[in-house]
Amino acid sequence: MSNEHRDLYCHTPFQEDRRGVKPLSILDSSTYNSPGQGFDPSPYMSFSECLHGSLDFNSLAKAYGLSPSSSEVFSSIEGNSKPVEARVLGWGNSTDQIPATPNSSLSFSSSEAGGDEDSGKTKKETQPSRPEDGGECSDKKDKAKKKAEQRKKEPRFAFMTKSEVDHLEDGYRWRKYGQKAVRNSSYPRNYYRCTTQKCTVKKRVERSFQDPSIVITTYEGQHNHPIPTTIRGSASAMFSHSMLTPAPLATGPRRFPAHLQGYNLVQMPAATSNKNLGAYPQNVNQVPDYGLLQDIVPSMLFRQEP
DNA sequence: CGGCTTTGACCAGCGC
DNA sequence: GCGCTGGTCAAAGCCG
Repeated sequence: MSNEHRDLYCHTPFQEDRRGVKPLSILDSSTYNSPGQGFDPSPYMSFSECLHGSLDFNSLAKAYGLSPSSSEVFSSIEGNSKPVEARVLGWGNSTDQIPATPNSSLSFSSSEAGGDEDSGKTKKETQPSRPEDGGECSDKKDKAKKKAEQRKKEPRFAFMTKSEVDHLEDGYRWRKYGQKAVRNSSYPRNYYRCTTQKCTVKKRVERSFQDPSIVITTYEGQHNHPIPTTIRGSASAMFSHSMLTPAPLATGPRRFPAHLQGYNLVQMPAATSNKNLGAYPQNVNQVPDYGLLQDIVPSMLFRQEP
């Protein structure tokens, strides 16, 4: 397959779908760059930009006529043999009070940032009361409480991705720290933590029990650091332009990706040397370019239409 | 040897 | 109070 990189842009030329959510069309950069396409880029933004800080969800929602509470962006993708859809799932019951956090990607905090998936389930960050803890127990409990409180405030957002690959490369380095069987699902949920020091971002990756081909990725927290510059493969290089951009401030128009050219210049490898990717079947024949996209945009749903 | 994954155990929140 | 479930820890093992 061609490893050409394609950036994706969102637009809203379609009618609302049956859920009342306006879909976004997402065209790849090759489409955009094709002469004579009559493609007006002005209302477009890149997927990457959406996800990595150039746009908060409020803006996204407003831009696409979503009600602030819809918490959902329903998208479709063109530019390949098969159209696909992307979906962004909001967390919490309302997004109309999303804090404008410049560095957040789709800053998508729920009302209490606790979300509804595990609302009220403020898990401990550490295990304060293990038998061997002895006298340090109370201290550790305090720490655990503090961390738990911090966790409550972490913004979270989830994406659904049509992918054969569970753990999608997104430019950051993740360390798996847990795996749990999920009720009502034969697929386990995997827990990852950003390996960068002092970065508390976590993500959960699980497969939809309804459609096992869909990977649900939930991000929690915000990276407080740029993308690692020495990560495996060249993913970071290609991400760097948009993802390192301390959005929405730095690089010009908010709605149109200033990093388009940069993206076009970068060739995306078929797969990074990432162990995780290597461990999974690279189903590039099925969704060749989406594999690329999924590397860029780890948490979009790419639902192939029948 | 460092970084990572695997995996069983532990803990807390929630519903009954 | 008890059981279930989700989230996390940490030891052991693997791998480059």
